[in-house]
Amino acid sequence: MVDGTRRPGRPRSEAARLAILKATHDELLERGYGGLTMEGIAARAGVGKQTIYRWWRSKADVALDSLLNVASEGIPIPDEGGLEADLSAFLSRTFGMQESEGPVLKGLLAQSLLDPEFAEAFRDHFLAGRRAALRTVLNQAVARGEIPADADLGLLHDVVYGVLWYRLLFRTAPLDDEAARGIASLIAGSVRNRE
Amino acid sequence: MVDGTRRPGRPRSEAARLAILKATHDELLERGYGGLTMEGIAARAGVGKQTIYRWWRSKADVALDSLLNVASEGIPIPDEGGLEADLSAFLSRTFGMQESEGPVLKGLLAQSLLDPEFAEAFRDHFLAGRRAALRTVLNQAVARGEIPADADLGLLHDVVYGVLWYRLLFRTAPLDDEAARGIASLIAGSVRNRE
Amino acid sequence: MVDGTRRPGRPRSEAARLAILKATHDELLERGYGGLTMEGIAARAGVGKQTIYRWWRSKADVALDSLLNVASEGIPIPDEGGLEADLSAFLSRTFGMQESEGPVLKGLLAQSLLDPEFAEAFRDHFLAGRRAALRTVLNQAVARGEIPADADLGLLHDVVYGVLWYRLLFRTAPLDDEAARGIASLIAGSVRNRE
Amino acid sequence: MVDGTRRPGRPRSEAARLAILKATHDELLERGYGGLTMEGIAARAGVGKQTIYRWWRSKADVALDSLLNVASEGIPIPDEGGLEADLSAFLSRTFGMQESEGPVLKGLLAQSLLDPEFAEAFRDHFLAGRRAALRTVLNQAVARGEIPADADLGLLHDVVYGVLWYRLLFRTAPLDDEAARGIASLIAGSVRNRE
DNA sequence: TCCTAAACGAGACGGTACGTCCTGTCTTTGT
DNA sequence: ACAAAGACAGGACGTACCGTCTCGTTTAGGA
Repeated sequence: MVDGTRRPGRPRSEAARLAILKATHDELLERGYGGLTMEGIAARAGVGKQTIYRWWRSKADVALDSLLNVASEGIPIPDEGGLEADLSAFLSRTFGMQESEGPVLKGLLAQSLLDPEFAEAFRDHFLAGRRAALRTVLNQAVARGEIPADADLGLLHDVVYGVLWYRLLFRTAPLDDEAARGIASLIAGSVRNRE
Repeated sequence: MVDGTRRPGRPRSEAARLAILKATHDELLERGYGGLTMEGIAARAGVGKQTIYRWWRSKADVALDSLLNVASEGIPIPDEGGLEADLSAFLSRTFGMQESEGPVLKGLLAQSLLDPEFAEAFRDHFLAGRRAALRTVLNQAVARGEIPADADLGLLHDVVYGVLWYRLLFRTAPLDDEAARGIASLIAGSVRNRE
Repeated sequence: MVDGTRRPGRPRSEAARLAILKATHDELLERGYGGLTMEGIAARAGVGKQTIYRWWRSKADVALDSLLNVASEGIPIPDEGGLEADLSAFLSRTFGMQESEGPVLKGLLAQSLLDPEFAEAFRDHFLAGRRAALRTVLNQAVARGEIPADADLGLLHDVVYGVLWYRLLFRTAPLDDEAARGIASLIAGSVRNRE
Repeated sequence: MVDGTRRPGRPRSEAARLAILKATHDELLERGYGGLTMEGIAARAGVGKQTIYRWWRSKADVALDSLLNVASEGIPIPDEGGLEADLSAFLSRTFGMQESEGPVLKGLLAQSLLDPEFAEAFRDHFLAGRRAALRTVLNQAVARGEIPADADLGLLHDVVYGVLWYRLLFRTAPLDDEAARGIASLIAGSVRNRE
């Protein structure tokens, strides 16, 4: 056995862990992030508050964990043969997911804005995965020569996700398939012939 | 007589209003948005809590008002003769302002995410002004023929402000003059190569 | 005109005074003394709070005044020819009045216990009248020779009103005609059989 | 095992309970009942307000409890061989105690008058004990044949305590040894030869 | 088979801030 | 000048949660 450091005492209860994540998820749906409380989670999960604090540092950590537990199916990478089509497909799918997770995402972002420690966790555990997926799509286009090698890929990332978050936060326009095509077209146009 | 609708009773105290906005501003600088409390504001302003609740619905409303009171100098509109130069100058200045107001903006956004009623106020009183300024810049470009009349101006807005907010929130890249030039160039490139 | 000291300015509004006393009375009946507030009186009387403070020093003063305004019909003195019969009749009537005014009396007493200034007013304007009436009854008995001239009349007063208030406050026994007869008998017996 | 009904969870803190009662007592002495506040008690006891509300329903309940905690030494029953002497000794001692507790008693009575629920508690926990003591004294006299078996003992109770409270509340005469002798004499006289 | 030790549920603890209520004072306009 | 209206500073209220603590109970090794 690789890990001989098994500690004595009663082991962590997997049932409690799942009950907490489930309760958190349900509370989020019912009351929204603003109405999420440790006491509410504990009561709904039939768990002592201490048990939550033992394994998570804060309300936001529990919420993030409960989100990752649901949304961890992985982000599919399209390969339609061209940057614009790839982007359009990628965004279309991403928008669909964001739709359902939107309210919780907004709550987590809110916490992230008020709590730098959580912000780090949010960036590392959630955003990083999204950015990696988009990076794959863009790298395909670089490999095909559609994007110049010296282009500022970071900016392209920020434009794509910037629009996504901006519209998610402020609802200036819907996040639908037409939006996906529009953004894809804009990005593709901007890299087509530079200088 | 212009206004005959003067109500009876003691009129609202302008001194109290200003003291509250000032105290809120100072508290925001000292403790950040997360550390802002009604009791703190009232104590620092030398005011009863009731007086705050009489005129503002929530902590966030006071904070927003205190921000608008400071940042209402107006957003200058550049006219450098070309879209890319205009955008670059506009963003450069906007970034500078955002720099100082960033922390408060993040707090207000956080509140906005948790409280739909406040979200509306935030959008209408703060964002609207920013969008109007950018609209002027883009309209100049449309008038010059740099942007096709049928372009999706809404998307351009969202791209510009999307990148701004995304970087403000997640700090994936700095908001400096180089960033301003990069975004300007991307936008200009994207409208140049449509067919 | 007898009084030339008429002060300048708008004279005191009798209508306001009556409206305040009436409103106070009604509030007392509806909410009890504990639920009486200056704001409530002012609102119901259609009067500014200041107008109340201008003429009465406190909530309790208004309440006392409103009570005196109602209960000032005067206390009738019986003369049945003998101490026991006189006392019995006197107490019987007094109990009847106390019955209806009981709740308000209890409120005023409560205030009296918490506020020494009001206690004085309560004693001088309310209790004094009651004691004077009883004094007359007892003096009749002294004149008739039923009570020795050297008896402690103060103690007799305190016994009679002591039982009355004690039962009013703590409801250990009803204040009815039988009680009136019992007290009268006890007092008469006690002065009959000295040494 | 006598008591298996131990509830789960952290047990009530005896230290907190005592600190609260002590703080309440001290606040009562310093500020009087009118100046008693939950916040003051909590602060002085170094306790959260919730902890007070968890175990007492109101300010008055705490005050009553704090009083009982102090005055629970028990009321001594005299046996001097005769009713008048017994009563005189009993009242003399009772007056002495009432002297020191007077202000607090008045406050509790005031609360009792405004709040029927508290009135019940006050009657059951405080007055009942006093009445039981007096009952013992009177029963001794009944046993000795000094009081006729068919006498209205309830009335005698109310006369004794009625005078006590009346003088406590309205200060018409002092509560001293002479008063004790006077009341004892009056009671004894009233039961001496009835027919 | 016990013993040790940690995790568990429950819920009380000291605190902080909340938003409401009422007080007594003040500052207006209207009569 | 007084009345009404109502804003003002102040302060206590009772509630909601926070994160910590202290119980008795449960569940696993290791002795």
